[in-house]
Amino acid sequence: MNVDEPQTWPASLAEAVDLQLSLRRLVKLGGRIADPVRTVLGLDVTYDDSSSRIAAAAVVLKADDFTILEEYVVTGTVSFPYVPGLFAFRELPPLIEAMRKVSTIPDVVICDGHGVAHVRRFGLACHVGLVTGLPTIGVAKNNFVGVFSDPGPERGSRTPIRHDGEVVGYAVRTRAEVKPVFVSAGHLIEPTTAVMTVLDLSPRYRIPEPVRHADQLSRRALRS
DNA sequence: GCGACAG
DNA sequence: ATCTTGTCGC
Repeated sequence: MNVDEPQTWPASLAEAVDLQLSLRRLVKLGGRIADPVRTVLGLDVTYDDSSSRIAAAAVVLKADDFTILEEYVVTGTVSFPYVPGLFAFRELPPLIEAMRKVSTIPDVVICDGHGVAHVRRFGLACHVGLVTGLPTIGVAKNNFVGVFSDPGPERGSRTPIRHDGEVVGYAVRTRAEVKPVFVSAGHLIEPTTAVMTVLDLSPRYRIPEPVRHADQLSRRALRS
């Protein structure tokens, strides 16, 4: 895959915030993604804070049967502190390296974290969308900004996440009776399409298959 | 001011 | 994120 090198890399937290405020103007919500979706790229990162080690995984799946087409993992060293709202700067360097190994141009990219459901409307999934030019979706295990009511217990149930008077994402029940995931658009996709896509990619477990595989791969890589 | 805070 | 296997229950 072609992945743009982030032109400017922040040297301070304040610069990182400024960069987000600048880049967020380039985010496009909406548009049509491939229908049907044929290939999906899942991304995840695992850390070991004690050793400052980090592993980023990129896994390409066939969307109809979840067959693994490609999988790569890159290990490195943490280069940015964990600051809520800025963790794209922590995860992006190894993720870009991993994505560059991918041959397939996926129809959509699923990121482990938020998209526009973010303090500055520019979460990891938005940033990944800009550097790849591909449709991206953020899927987080915990809510970050805004408020929501608990969706119904059945799989497929969803409720809006409201922040500053707008809907920034959805709490989505991907598995009956299990805590919802928090879905928001990253780039080049419509919020409701993002929700549908995540449900399609989560037939059995809470976490969508692409991210689940990337999580396992990065975890294995760091434990060896 | 206080608490909360994606991974 | 991480410390952590098997086990109980729908």
